[in-house]
Amino acid sequence: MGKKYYITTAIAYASGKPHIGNTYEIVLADAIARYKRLQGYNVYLQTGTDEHGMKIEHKALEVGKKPIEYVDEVVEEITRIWDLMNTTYDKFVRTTDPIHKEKVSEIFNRLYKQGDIYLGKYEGWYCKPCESFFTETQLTDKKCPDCEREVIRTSEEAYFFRLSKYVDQLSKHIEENPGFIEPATRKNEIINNFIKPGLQDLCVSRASIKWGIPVSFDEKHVIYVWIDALSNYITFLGYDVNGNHEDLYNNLWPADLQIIGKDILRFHMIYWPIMLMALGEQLPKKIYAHSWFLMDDGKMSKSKGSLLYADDLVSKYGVDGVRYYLLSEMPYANDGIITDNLIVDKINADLANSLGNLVNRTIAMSKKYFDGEIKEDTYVEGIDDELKTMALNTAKIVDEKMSTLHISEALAAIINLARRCNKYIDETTPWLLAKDDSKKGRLGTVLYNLLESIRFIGVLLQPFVPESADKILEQLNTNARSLDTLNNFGHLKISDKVNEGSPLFMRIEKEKNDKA
RNA sequence: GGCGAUGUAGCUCAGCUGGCUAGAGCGAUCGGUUCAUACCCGAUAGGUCGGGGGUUCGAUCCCCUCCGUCGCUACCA
Repeated sequence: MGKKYYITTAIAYASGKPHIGNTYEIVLADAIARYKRLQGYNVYLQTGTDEHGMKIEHKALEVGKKPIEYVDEVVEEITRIWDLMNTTYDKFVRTTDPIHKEKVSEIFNRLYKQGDIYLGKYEGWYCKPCESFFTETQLTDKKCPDCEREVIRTSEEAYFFRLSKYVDQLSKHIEENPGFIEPATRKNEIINNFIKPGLQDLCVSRASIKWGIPVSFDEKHVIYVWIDALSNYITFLGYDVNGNHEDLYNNLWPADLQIIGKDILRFHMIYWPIMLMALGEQLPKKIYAHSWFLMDDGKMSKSKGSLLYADDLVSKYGVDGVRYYLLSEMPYANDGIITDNLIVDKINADLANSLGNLVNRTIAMSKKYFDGEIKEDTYVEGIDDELKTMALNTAKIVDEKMSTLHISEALAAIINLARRCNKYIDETTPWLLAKDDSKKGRLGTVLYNLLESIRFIGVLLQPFVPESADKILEQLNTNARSLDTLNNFGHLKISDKVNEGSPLFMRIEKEKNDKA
């Protein structure tokens, strides 16, 4: 059994259908998880939903449902999309799970007992019709941001978490572990805006909300999102406040990689580590805050009617087309852009033309010239070295890029190899070799080199476009699919036969009238 | 306002701690090829590396300043 690798996504807020930006996160996590598995790690990928809180309480009310009925439906939709995207999560968690609720309650109680949580007063602006508290900064024109009516200054009892007690410890940890937060730019934001000015204690309960986990010793209060949602990463592993953890926890914690969106960095860089410190547990090894996909005219938004959804895109471009676009077009530290036009261009150029056509033409030649039989590779010429070296090198580049989370660059390297193969075909002109019987040997070698290079591509592509990678490896009729087989060139067995070819990616016609 | 980014060929982006004639893919133009999904290969396109100033033998990459865009600025998740 390989070494463990525990990777998480943030849990999605179950207030509605996730758009493509939300979906990106699970796809990203899945690609990394699949790559790690391919490397031999024993991977555990956890994702799920955050299901409590005011917004959901209100949404449910609006449609005349109980909160739990409402989130059940949303969760069904979310898991449907996660599955549609072909993501291989090991565990889908829901914060409404009884086990989780019990653990969260225990965590809250422990923090209270040890004095890290205390009863205080929460001051804010209250909107009576909405039954909601707002902070100064949340108000719009000093009115309720939801209904725009007058708000009144008021205070209520609430429990607070002593962040201040741990801020130095947190600071030190961040300082001493430069890889703790990536990309580095996000780290600066948090340090300058929060840690340096000094942390206020965090309000961790609400008396105005009912839809949540009750504070067991004070039933007027409900545990607020921070402790509830963030603790999912450990509660579902069988974390126990008294130290009697389940094996899963002992084996998996601390997490190797926690993937989040850049919008929730604060919670994961301040509240979450401090919670763990207060509990005396280790911090995750790395937190990666990914960027967002924007439309070409700015942020995706419901009001602009510009939301893209995974299922719509998949029906137009296929699962692997969408996965490929998401993974190859998101820069490491900046926002990416997504539009129908760009997706079509990218899929046509890289997947259909460079890659798909390469596989197709190579299999076709193998069929045509040798009835699909893989011939020996002994008729070597100088030109072959360059291709082989590049294939071997590509595996190394991908490895390096994946280890630094530069996913798009890993994919670019793979497609580059496909381009090199196409060039190799032009350089070696197999169709001319085929006309000369004395050159059959050379022709066999050329095709061997091509098929084997394509195997490299197929193996490397598995984490990103799993279905298509399988098709490639299936057409090659090979079981040599692990990363280990990329340490040397020549794993395809001579005199095996390749399978029938079929196009991997169809070219996509552009819609003439793009919907806005 | 404070803080953090960003502005590189028509488009989407690479360019680590400063150094050969600034790169890739797509698109465009021209040429080649036919094994293949009207594909593939090659060549070309001459971008003041946002503007200005400075440091340096030398700056896209350092400093200053101006302009543009964006993010964060705590209890919405």
